[in-house]
Amino acid sequence: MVLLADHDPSDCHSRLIQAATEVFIEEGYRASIERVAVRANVARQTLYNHFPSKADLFGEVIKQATAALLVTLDGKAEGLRERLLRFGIAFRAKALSSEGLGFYRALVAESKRFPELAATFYRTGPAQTAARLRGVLQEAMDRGELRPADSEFATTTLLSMLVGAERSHFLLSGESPPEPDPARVAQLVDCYLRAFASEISHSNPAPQRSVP
Amino acid sequence: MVLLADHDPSDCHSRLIQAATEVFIEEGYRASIERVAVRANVARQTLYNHFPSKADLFGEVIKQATAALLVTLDGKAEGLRERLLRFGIAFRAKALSSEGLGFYRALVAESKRFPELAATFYRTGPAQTAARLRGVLQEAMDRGELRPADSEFATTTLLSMLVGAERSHFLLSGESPPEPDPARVAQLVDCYLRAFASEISHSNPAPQRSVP
DNA sequence: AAAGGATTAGACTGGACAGTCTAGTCTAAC
DNA sequence: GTTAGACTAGACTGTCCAGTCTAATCCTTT
Repeated sequence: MVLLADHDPSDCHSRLIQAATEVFIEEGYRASIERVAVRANVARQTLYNHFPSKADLFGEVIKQATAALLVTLDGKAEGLRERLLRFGIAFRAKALSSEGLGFYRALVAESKRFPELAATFYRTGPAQTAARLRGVLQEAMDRGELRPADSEFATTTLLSMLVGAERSHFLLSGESPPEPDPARVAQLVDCYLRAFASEISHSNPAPQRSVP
Repeated sequence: MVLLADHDPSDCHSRLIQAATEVFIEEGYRASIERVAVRANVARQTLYNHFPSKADLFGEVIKQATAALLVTLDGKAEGLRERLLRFGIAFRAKALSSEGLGFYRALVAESKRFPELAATFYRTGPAQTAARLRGVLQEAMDRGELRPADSEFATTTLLSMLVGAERSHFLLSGESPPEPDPARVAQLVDCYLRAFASEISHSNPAPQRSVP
């Protein structure tokens, strides 16, 4: 379980959130409260001692997982390509993992029923990640490593390329999620850099090696 | 309603599928059978005269909408860029419309409960579209208009760029879906062509390889 | 006009499930 | 040992809903 690691198994509250996270990822919000309680080795009443309702429990799960889904972008020392590679690998690992896909499925499924929850998740999760990436790309543009462009567009495009169609593929096709594939990330990042490379300066290399 | 147009409103069967499509798009499979019947101005029993169960009705809705979601790629006469533009505009229009998003939400939400249905949809819908696009891109590569590359990769990348992050944005953020934006498609397609342009291409020079 | 098929309203069944209640158990602190 | 607080098992309520059943009605065809 990637999404929650720091849980004291002797603590009911933690065990409940852990169990609920797993169950909601597997079955979505439709999963019964009973299943969560059983998974946590706890009586149903105990669950209600800790959370006023199923919706609150769901909210708590989303809230805690949101933080765990943020993808780091540090590594100022590295060059742009290396930074994007590390980011891309981490991003894909979370988004295309079995947990990431299940989480996404559950949240999308309930985004009509819990609109404010979904919006909050989006703002504090994906949108945060996008904002940080945008900063990195904007700096690279300022340095002349990337051609000047709308940084919102540049950010969205990279994020789209990294998971876009594949997320849908694994959500719908029934195939089990892919192994992490750093080579594919390299292909994508190089592709991206080729499209966004500065027209003048080629100080930022966009190796063609990884495009077969 | 984009997804179903050719329905005789005097025909119960058609009206039921139409109503079910709308209701499932709005509320997902959780929507009650009663709501579908009311929307179709039909008694609940009549619905069961036409469809043996709710699941069958859902399957029928998916089946019919799948065809409507296919995006055409004809226009052999045009140049590659124009063809991709027209494709991109049509593709985004369907994928990012309110109906397209609702449909996607409903299907993703139930892809665990109806795995074979989701897989069939995927194979005969998105995967079909991807296969056609792949053919177009492969031809362009053969003609030397695009650099030689894995055509699966080239296809996935374009499809990702066209909707990827934005689909998630509109599914989760609660914002209402965007107006069609041909300018954005043009931006994306040009971006894509820059990344996949033939290396000897004149109008879209790819960055040269330099010291890593 | 009669017949047959489709449609209708509404009652009904059975199952699932969120949430409550109760009576009892366990444990740790004093 | 007593007490307080957390936990447990399981019965119970109320709601929602898929799917069935029935008896009446409407429409079309002959």
